Amino acid sequence: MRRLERAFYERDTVVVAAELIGKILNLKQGTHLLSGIIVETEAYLGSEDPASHAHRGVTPRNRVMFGPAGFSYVYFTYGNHHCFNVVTESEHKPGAVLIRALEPLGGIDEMKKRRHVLALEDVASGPGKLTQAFGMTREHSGLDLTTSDLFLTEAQPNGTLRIKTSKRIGISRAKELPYRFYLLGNLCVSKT
DNA sequence: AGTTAGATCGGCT
DNA sequence: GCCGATCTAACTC
Repeated sequence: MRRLERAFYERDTVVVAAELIGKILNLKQGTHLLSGIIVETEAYLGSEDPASHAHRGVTPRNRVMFGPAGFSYVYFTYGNHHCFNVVTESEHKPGAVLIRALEPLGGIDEMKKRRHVLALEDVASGPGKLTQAFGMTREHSGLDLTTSDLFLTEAQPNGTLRIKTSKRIGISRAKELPYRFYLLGNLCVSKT
């Protein structure tokens, strides 16, 4: 399985969000490898997108969104949860794809333990759930996905993917934009 | 099955 | 001071 290279991320955010469906997210932790198939994403753009953290310019929190593509952006929200994003576009042009859900692949027992759940569809079927399953925090923000222990790889040849588009979930602004992508019928897609 | 509230804190208006 | 790219448990029907 080959790592996605920087050129993959250096493109239009909505295109990257759609193409990330079916790719594999990996985190190496010592001898363990946690991994999962990306089954749900959302695109967040720059100043033109009121729902994006980058909407009002650079801040200490969102600065990685304004940097080069192919880096991680992890932030803390609601006093409880972390969300994991992949930075897109070029330097000074902000953009990120929120990874909203995974179908667990490797290290499943480890992830179930962290999440205190038994069913596979409860492990990573939401943005806060998958960061908990992977043990991701702000420490994992700003990592280079092309060189670090946190990385994405090509999908396994699984045949044609049925990808569906919808409005983004859980936001109050720019609700109507069709920037959410998910695998049709997959059990690990987050519930609305 | 669907709705609501509470948790909990960092970021920015 | 307010609100958020969320999750879970509890409550109602």
